[in-house]
Amino acid sequence: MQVPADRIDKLTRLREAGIAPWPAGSSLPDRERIADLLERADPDAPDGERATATVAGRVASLRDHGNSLFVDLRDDSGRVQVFLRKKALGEERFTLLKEVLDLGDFLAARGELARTRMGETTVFADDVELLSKSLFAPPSEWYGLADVETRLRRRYADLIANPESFGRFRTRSAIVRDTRRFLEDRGFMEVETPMLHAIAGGAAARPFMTHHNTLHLDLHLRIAPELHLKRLLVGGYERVFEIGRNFRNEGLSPRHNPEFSMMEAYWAYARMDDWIESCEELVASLAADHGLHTRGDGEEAEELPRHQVVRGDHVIDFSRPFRRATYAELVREYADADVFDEASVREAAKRHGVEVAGRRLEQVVDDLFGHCVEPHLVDPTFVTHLPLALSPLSKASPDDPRVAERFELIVDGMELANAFSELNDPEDQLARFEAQVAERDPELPAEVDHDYVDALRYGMPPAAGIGIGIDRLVMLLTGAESIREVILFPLLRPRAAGAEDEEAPADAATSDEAAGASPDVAAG
RNA sequence: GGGGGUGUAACUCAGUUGGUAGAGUAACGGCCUUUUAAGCCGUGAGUCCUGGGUUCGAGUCCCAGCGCCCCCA
Repeated sequence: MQVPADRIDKLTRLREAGIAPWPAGSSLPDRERIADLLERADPDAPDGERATATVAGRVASLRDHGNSLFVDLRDDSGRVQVFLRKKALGEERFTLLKEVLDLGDFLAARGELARTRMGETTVFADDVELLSKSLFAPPSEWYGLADVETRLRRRYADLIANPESFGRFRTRSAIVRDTRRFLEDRGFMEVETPMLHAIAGGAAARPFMTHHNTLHLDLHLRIAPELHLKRLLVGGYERVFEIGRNFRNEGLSPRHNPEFSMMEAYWAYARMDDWIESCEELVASLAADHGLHTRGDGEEAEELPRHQVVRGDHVIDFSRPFRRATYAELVREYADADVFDEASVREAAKRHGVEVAGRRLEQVVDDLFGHCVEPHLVDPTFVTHLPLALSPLSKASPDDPRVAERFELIVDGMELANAFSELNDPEDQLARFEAQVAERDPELPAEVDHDYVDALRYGMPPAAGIGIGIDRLVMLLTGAESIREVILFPLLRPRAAGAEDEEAPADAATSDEAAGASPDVAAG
């Protein structure tokens, strides 16, 4: 994008007047956050007792009245009106300011906090200072920035223009903070395990590849931290967790970004049921504290109780206890199939249009679950007794060897959490790894993680672990329909940046090739 | 990978059957010292995503490509 000529002119005018467009800082003392000022100072105090304050922020609105000027300044705490008058600032300064000031500039202003005739709380400035000149106009405050592509490619513009976006990422931060606090309060220790893995295990997904030069070593970006966190249980820590990024080399969708954030926690001497309790407590409290409880907007806005969260046109009820149902029950209810009967599963798959050819039975079952069951689970539901074949790291249920002591928490059709009693039998684990490798499925590890098996051979206490998808949690609680609304900089095909420079030669090469290949294009 | 949608001024969007490219906001000039989507008068602003084609004439129709969105696999 080109800098408009009028802004270049303004830079020149500023420099001629000896004013730096981007000074190192402000010379006005005691800058206060706008919200703090509005809380501290009384604009209705009698003359002589009113507070004097310095505020600074981005110019969000300009209303020119000739010999005076109203400016709305916005900082990250709020917004306040500043009144600039020729008489208070002096003719020369006032005139220059009016000439060069644009929406989007950063300004500091110092003056008395009082009320205008119209009742607006206002800083009556007797000193102002340009803190940073903007060269591009900000997106329209009134219309916001609606173009999805621009919003994602230029998130900064989205954050300037769209208060919902600005607020949503603050909510995300608060959710992560409170999740961390919840675990710390219960004696969990936060750790950091490697992102670069020689063997990408702990989940079923295609990994990203990378390479370490000096070791001549091919590495994968981790698809899950699970196997390292359990090594720490072997090492003797009893409660560990990690909040961080996982990478899966798969498609993009409103629910999938190639890099996404997970919280994983491992708890020695606990079982799946302990995580049901804790997970429910955590999710319900996050929903109450950070969920979107307002339905509709403007005059028709309706405030819902704190256990109800609005998402799109429906409401999710997070009141405890959450629904509990077994996997087999749900497949029976919604897909009319018997999970443990191959003929029944294949028939149901056909009936519901689920692909069967070339897929393992448990994959077909899982697809059936995803297609027929998940979309119906709107209020939080703990799905228990998942097939053991889908749970290669999980202990079998003592009551039924076909199913795992495992649950998934489904909310609004999305898998939000996954937890199980951890398999700590090294020989069983080795056999399951070997079976995975034998499948030669590109989504499964190509190699057995023998070091992990060895770790189990040292002895891992009985334990239960959980993973919670942070992005999806934020989506659910903030009403976001797409994962891109909760990831600051989601992956997009690169464009613009650099394209302007590289476009020309690239185009020339392509057209040369085309011309060389078929000189008589017009005839065809 | 397949299907559908979409791309017009800095922003939000119109654009009829194919006939000189439009509005509001923002910008620029003017008036106004209590406005708040300030107001009034005036001005400038475009690679209509890109490249072909049809046509006397294409933002509009056709073909190909690109980005983005959605659905499916």
